[in-house]
This record gives sequence, C-alpha cells and structure tokens, in this order.
Amino acid sequence: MAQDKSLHTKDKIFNAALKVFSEKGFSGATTSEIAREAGVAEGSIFRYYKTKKDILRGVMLEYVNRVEEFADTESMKKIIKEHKNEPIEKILKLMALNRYKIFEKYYPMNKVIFYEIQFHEDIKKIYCDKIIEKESDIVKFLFEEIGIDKEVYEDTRYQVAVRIFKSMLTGAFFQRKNELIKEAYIPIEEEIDMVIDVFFNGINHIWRVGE
Amino acid sequence: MAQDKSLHTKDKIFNAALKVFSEKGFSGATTSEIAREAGVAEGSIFRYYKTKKDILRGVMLEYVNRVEEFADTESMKKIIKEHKNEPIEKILKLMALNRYKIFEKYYPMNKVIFYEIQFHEDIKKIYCDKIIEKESDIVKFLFEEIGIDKEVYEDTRYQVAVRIFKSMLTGAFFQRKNELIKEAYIPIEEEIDMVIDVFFNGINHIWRVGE
Amino acid sequence: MAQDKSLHTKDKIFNAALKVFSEKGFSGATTSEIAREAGVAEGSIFRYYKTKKDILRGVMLEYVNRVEEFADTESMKKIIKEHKNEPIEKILKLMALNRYKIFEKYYPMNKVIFYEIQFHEDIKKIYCDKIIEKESDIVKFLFEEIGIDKEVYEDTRYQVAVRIFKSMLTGAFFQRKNELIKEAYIPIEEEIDMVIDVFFNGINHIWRVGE
Amino acid sequence: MAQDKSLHTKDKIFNAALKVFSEKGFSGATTSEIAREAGVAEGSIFRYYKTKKDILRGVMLEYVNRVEEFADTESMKKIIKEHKNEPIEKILKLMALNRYKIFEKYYPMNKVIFYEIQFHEDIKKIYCDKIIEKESDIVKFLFEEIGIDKEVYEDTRYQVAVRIFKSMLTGAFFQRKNELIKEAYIPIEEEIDMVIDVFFNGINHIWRVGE
DNA sequence: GATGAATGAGATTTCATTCAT
DNA sequence: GATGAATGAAATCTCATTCAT
Repeated sequence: MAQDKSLHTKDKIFNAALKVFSEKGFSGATTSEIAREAGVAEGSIFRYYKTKKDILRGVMLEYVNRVEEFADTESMKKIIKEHKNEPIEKILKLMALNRYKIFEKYYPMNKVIFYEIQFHEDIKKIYCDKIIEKESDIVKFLFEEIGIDKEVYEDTRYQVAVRIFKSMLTGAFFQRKNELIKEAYIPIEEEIDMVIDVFFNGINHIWRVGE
Repeated sequence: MAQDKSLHTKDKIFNAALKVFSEKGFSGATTSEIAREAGVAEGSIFRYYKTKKDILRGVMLEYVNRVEEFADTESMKKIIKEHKNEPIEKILKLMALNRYKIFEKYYPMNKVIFYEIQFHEDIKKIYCDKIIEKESDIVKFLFEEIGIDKEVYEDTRYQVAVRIFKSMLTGAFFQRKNELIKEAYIPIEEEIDMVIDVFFNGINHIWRVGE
Repeated sequence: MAQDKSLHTKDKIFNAALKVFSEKGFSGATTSEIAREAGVAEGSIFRYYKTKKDILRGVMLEYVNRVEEFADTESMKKIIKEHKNEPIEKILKLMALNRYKIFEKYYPMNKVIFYEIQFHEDIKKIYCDKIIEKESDIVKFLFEEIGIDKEVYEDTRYQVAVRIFKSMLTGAFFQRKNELIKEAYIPIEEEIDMVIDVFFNGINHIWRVGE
Repeated sequence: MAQDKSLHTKDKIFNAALKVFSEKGFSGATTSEIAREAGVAEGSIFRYYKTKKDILRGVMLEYVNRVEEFADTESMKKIIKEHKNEPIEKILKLMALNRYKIFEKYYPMNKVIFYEIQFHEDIKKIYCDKIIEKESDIVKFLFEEIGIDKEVYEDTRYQVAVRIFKSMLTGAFFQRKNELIKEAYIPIEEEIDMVIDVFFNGINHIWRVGE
C-alpha cells in the first residue's frame, strides 16, 4: 500500500496496476498484488474494471489522453518561438530534452504500452491509430518549423528519417531507464546533444548530397 | 503440432516454447500450449526442463551460444577483407545487412530476450554479462578496423556512439519485424543504407569538429 | 462433506486434513480429498495454508497448543490432591486413564504426529523441542509427587524408567486404537490397571534392590 | 546407486525400495528414486513388480519369510538350553538382546511394515494373520519354558501380559532407532536389563498376589 | 461503495506405468 | 532382459472473478 489516501479508489487501482504491470508485465501481474499495492480490497478492482484486461485497456486509454495532452504542438511551438534565432540543433536538443522529461515522467506507462503492444491486438490497434499518427504529426511539424523544405526529399525518405530519429531517441531513453547502461554514463543532456548532433549532421549531409 | 518429426523432443519443446513465448510473452504462455505446439505430452516438457522458467533460461543460454557462434569477428573480418578497397560506408552497410539477416533468422529468440530481460533479473544478468560485452567487442573491433583513431575521441563518447549505433540498427530492425511500420516501407537494404549514411556522416562530422 | 456448517473454513480444512492424514498418511492424502471432506473448494485450502506441507505444520502447531493446554500439571495435581490418601497405584491409574481419554480425544492428531515425525525433519524438531520436554516435565512432576526420592536412583536410570513408562502406556493406547488387538480385549480401565501394576511393582522392586 | 553389482536386479530393486520406503514412506517414495538407488532403469522395476504397490507387498512377504526363518523357536530353545541353570531374568535378557539384534538388522523392513500397516488393509491382514500369531506363539513358548504355570492365570491376562511385554521392547527398540532419545542414552544391554527387570518383577509380583 | 472469503477453471508439476529399441 | 523416453492422469497450486455482508 503506497497510495495517497486522498485519491479516489479508481485512481489508486490505476496507479497500482501501472506500477505492477511495469514491474511484472501484464500477465505476470496479479490482481491481488495490484490490490495490495493500491491499498484496496481485491474485489474493489472489479467495481471499476470489468476484467483485469480492462485495466490494461484503461492504461492504454489514459496513455492516449496523456499524449493528446502533452504531445501537442503547443509546447513545441513555444520552444521554437523562444529560440527562433538560435541554431536548429539547439532547438532540436531542447525539444528532445522536453520529450525525455515527459518520457521519464510517464515511464511506467511507456514501458507497459511498449511491451504489451506485442501481445494484444486491440491495444496495438489503438496504439497505431492514435499514437503513431500523432507522433508523426508532431515530428512532421517539427521538421517543417525548422525549415526542411518538402521538395528536397521524397515522402518515403522523410518518413524513414522520422523513424530513424525516433529510434535514436527511444533507444537512448529506454537504455537509460532500463539500467542496461552500466558504463559510459553521461548526463541525459550530453547524450541528447550527441544524438542530435549525429542525426542532424548525418541527415544534413545526406540531403545536401543531392544538391 | 507444427514440428518436424525428426527433431529430438527437447528441440521440439524448445522451438515450440520460443514460438509461444514470442507470441504471448513468457507469463502469457502456458505449458499446455507449448506442448500442443511441440506435439508432445505436457509431462514431457518437465523431463527436459525442471520448470517453465527453466525453459526461458534455456532460451537465454541458447541465445548466448548462438551469439558466440554468429557474433564472432570472423564473418566481420571476412567482409572487411573482401571489401577493403571500398568506402567505409559500404563495409558498414554490408555488415549491418549481415546483422539483419542474423537478427531475422533468430527473431523470435531476439524478441523473447529483448522483452523478458525487463522482468527476470537472472536473465538480465546473463544478458549483461555475456551479450553486452560481446556486442561491445564486436563494435569496437569494427570501429578500429575502419580506422577511427582512438586518440581522436575520449572513451566515453566512443561508447555513447556505440550505443547510438546499436539503437539505430535495433530500432530499424524491430520496427520492421514488429509490423509497426505501416507506411513508407522500403527494402531493408535501402533502410540500412540510409541509417548508416546518417550515422556515419553524423559521427564523422562531429568528430571532425574537434580537429 | 462431513463438516459442521458453523465452523470457520480454516477449521473445516484442518479437521478434514487431520482425518484424511490419519487415514491415508500425509503423502497418501490428496488436497482434493481434503477439500471434499471439508466441503470446501480445493482452492480454498490454499487461502489458509500456503502448501499441503503447511497443513501438516499446522497440525503440529495445533498439537503443541493442545499439549500446552491439556498436558499441564493442573489436572494431574487435582487428581493427586483429591486422592492423596489412597495408594500410589490408584493415583497412577487415575492419571493414566485421564491420559488415555485425552489420547483418544485427540487420536487422529496423535497418530498423524506419531507417524509423520519419521519423515519430516522440521516436524520432528518441533516435536523434540516442544513436546518431549513437556512430557518429561509432567512425568517428572508425577514421580516427585508420589515421593520417589531422587537420591535413590541416578538420573539416567530415572529417565530410562520414564521411557519405559511412556512405552508401556503408548503401546497400550496405540494397540487399542489401531485395531491390532483382535483377542483378549479387556476394558481400558483393566488394561491400565495391569500396566500400572506391572510397572509400579517392577520399578519398586528394582529400586528396592539397591537399598 | 548404492548396490552390489553381483545382486540380481530384483534384489537390487527390493533393497532400494526398502531403503526409500523406510526413509520417505510408501506414498512419499517415487519409483524414479527407487530406480536411482537401485542403479537400474525405472522401467526395470515393472518387469519384476507389476505396480509400485506390488513392491510393498513384496516387502511384506519377505518380512513374513524372514520372520518364519528367524523368529522360530529354535534360536530361543538354544538360548534356554545353554542357560537353563541361570536365573530366568538372565534368559529373558539374552532373548531380548537376540530380538534387538534381529530388529536392528531388519530395521528398515520393520519400520516400513510398522508404518504401512496403518494405511493398507491387505498388508495389515497379512501382518495379523501371519506375524501376530507367530509372535504370540513364540512368547507363549517362552513363558511355558520358563515355567509359568498355565493354571496360575487366566488366558486373557496372559495375553495382556504378552502385549505389555511386546510394548516395552518395541517401545525401547523404536525409540532407540528413531533418534528420539536425545538424553540418558545407555547401551542397549543396560536398557534391556532394566526393561526386563521391571517387567519380570512387576509381573511376578502381580501374579504372586493371587497365590 | 467497499470488503475479502470463496470459488473453480486452469496452470504448473509429478510420477507410475508403458513400450519401442 | 534392460533401458529410459514418452505418456497422461492426477496431484498441487494459482488467480481472476463473484458475491454475501
């Protein structure tokens, strides 16, 4: 029982489930452990969620809501406006750092979604429909803002670039939180600096090649 | 029952477990499904593996063996020697393609390990002890072969570069096999080309900066 | 299902387990039979006892409690006080009869403990630590009360005498309940009379020898 | 595998089963452990014994044979003849010691029979039919030889005396082998001396009373 | 709303027995 | 005769879900 007394029962259950799911995986989690963690009776879970699977769906829906809330372009636009005279790399780095903070804040949720998508078609569908598209939008917006001209590259290569960019950040973020990095630990700001430098210069180089 | 009659029972169980683990996750898999998939009696599983968890350990050990077999520097050296007069990017691409083929061949195993290390400390320990070190060695060897001078960069940045490189490839490989890429599908050779171009030029650029 | 509806589930399981253990032995008993006998679902057993072996430990603990409750010297002292002017044999017989009644009342428990200490080191340890000492105390108290002078005999012979006394009663009690006595059946009171006569006169005789 | 290579397979199995039964009880023993202990394949057990239960029956039958072989009156008569001029107690003690040696030699068998009689009606029947009667005969013979006059006592009391005598020795023997005696350990000869003294003098006293 | 005891279906595991070699 | 892999029925145990209080 590690829950704030003032929270509503459903929230206590949700938070506890998120914690247990992220530590044990969905199938490895038990409703009894979730109840214990939430500090509520096991039976109470089923007042708010029809089944255990339903809690996972709840997590997914919450994730979608959170993404809608925090992944919109507002904070990005703000960053861009505040730094419009600085180099593009600088802006990219600030944005990546912002993403990392959000990633970290919602890490258990990110981890659960990331893992369970593999095994639940319905969850995967929601993810693909709602999240991937949204993520694409934001990166697209980002690229546009920093002035990468659409005519310079064909659509496919652009999307591949987006994938590469996402891989690099996702990889850096997960490795850090996974405790898989045992050596060469550097502050996240420095790692982001380096990732963006590699990506930005690499991308710039290959796109300039065709000039 | 989807198993070759000529296989030994333990192999049938291993293959079936791998398939089911990769489709359902370790906790989501049942020994009864594994047995059905293997075409053996459920009891037979426990002749070869003391517990269900033991099968997972078996997968990990097999992975370690496979990595020792395929991840050694021989095939890499061969590639390098056969292409020594070609540009470095070309060599990197050939090697990455080779890695992808191996990744694809052992995809279920890769997937199972990749996900389950999150939840099993003992599995994670083996992974860290045996695999990460080995992977580091090979990438290190690779970097040395292509003549990146050790004095140019500090050790930490080098290791971060390795992490970036791994993230890029791992990300590209998993996204492809995960069926998360719905659009902008391009042949793996092209994707690798692009990833390596970005990485190689990006890295080259930032390391030349200090010159 | 042979259980009183008003009993708490744990007691129903305990009683049923005791019955089945005493009829089949611990290893020969199945949790499904215990559940059937208790009139509860098999799963309910594991709410109250982590494992089947735990039920046996529960029986042992209950035995220890019961012994603490009934094997104290109070009832013995009461018997002695109420009959202080009667011959010692008379007192011994009354006490032995009292022991038999308790033995009979808790026969299944006695039987289970008696047999299972052979096979379970942990159970045996509890038995040795808690019961044997207590039994020694009570017999010692008894001997002292009836005025057997400590100086007359050495400590070792005294303890052997205690063992002999216990063997005689235990043997008589178990043979009776085991249905191994097919002939020469006599009421327990008469058998106790004879056992005590043999023991008392025999002991008296050998201890007088040294006078 | 603790078996003499020269033994026939059936004997190896028998000996191993005896050992495992006596350590774990019949139900707690597994055929796989018996096979391992015997140094034979598990399947071989079922060439010689139709079922696991059949091994237990084999143990019982062997016990019966052994008792017929060793519990006959010949060795007793020999003892009596060789010591006919010594006191009766002396003869009784020699005989009890002889019984103890045999008890000890066949301890595992004794233990198995003693325990399993409780749980197997068929085994119990054989025991009652073959062993108890035989034991009665031998004690009867013994009593007659030492000149206890049949007319002195009624038949029932005589049989009860036999039961008492058996209890005393069985109790002493089992306590010793069970490792339940932690203190007041004395050599078996001394314990037998004391047991016989108590019994003999006790019995003598109560039977002389009626004179 | 909240509880937690009870359930029972199903998961893991054991093991006596069979049988092809 | 001997082997030991394979079996499958049954044992132990787990856990999501229900329901009376």
